[in-house]
Amino acid sequence: MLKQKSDLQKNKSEKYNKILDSAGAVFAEFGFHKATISLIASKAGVADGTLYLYFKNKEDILYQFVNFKTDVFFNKMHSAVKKGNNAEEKLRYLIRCHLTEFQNDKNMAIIFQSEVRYLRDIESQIKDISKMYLDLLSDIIEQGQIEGSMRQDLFVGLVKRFILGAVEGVINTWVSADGRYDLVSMADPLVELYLAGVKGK
Amino acid sequence: MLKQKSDLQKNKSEKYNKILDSAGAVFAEFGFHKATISLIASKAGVADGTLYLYFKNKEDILYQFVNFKTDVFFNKMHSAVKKGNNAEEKLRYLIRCHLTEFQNDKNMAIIFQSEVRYLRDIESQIKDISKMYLDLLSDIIEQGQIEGSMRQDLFVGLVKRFILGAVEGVINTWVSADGRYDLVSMADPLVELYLAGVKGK
DNA sequence: TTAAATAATGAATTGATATTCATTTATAGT
DNA sequence: ACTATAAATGAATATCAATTCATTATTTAA
Repeated sequence: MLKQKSDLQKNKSEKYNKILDSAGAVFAEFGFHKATISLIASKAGVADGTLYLYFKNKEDILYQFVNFKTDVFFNKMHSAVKKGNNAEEKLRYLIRCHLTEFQNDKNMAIIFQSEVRYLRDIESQIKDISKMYLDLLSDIIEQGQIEGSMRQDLFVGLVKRFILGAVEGVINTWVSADGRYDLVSMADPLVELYLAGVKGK
Repeated sequence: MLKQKSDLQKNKSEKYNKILDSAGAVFAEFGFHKATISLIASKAGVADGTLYLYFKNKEDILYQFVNFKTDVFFNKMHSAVKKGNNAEEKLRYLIRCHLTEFQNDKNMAIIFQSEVRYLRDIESQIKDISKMYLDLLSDIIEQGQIEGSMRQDLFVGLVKRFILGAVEGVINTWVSADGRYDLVSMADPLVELYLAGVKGK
């Protein structure tokens, strides 16, 4: 009786991961609503009913998927930021890491981009990607202001949304183009734009 | 026989507009899938079946809604851009107009932001908001480069996504905050960021 | 080797709601 | 006023897929 619980709660079962994985692929391809349990199950090589041994329901699958990915993603982001010695470097590592992770996991990229509405509705307890990201950015900008490498007159609340919005815009375009070009190579030019703007002279 | 067709195709019927309107409200509040025909109908003060006299099906309602809004939106955007005498002014008018229109029509803002996935799936013939917007931006940036008010070394393809992404980011935040603050006042600071960036000194 | 215990199956059930259509109501023309 | 035409109704139907659960297979431990 203990055994069963621990197996499931550890979320380590091979089957659990296989299901999450095919769910990621199916959600990314069809979107949450047009994704069917049957398709997810068959891609994972199990019976429909089996999903209900590992997940409460269809929404729970999406929830667990996002939760898991978010965790991994944020650990990487935090490590990346730590590598920078000043605000500018931190920003650079952050953006590079973001683009690298999304490029390496297109399903995640699509789901994070497209199912936001649902994520919000499903469970407000879900780790809020934007919130955490924006907090990271706030810290970087504030540090930049202290260092003097970033303007004092910046409204941090706006700047951080500006930065996140722009990366997401670039990612959206990449997803729309079916990931056919190198996303990571956009990182440095993007940071350059944040820093110097588009103005001539 | 002619009469009927022309009435429907003109899309001018008062009922047609009433339905579109309540559909906008319901889609915005619940999202496409959780929105029900019955609710849309009752908000419009008509019977369920009546919707099918004006629209092919539920998806068609969303499609028509977006199509209509996009048309109006783009006419306004084009006019706004025309008011500027140089690239910088044009950019400023564009962003102001964008934020103003979205602030004045929150349902549209929510639907454009949240149902993108669906719009894509429904009908690829749908007027592509992003495409048109990005084209407008390309023109402005290229003009700015000719004028010398914008850097020559900019990669236009990136810059335009950067700009659109950032506005959308700001709008998303505003929508998440339930439209409780003044969105339009973000326009000038935002343009200032595009132009000058965040770098200090 | 055998009997619990656990895991997996997938056909049948359920629930939800989009769509239809026979009927009713309103409108316009004579 | 009367008829024909168009518009609107909403209960009944159709559809679709999530979820359940009685049954079967697999694993464990004595």
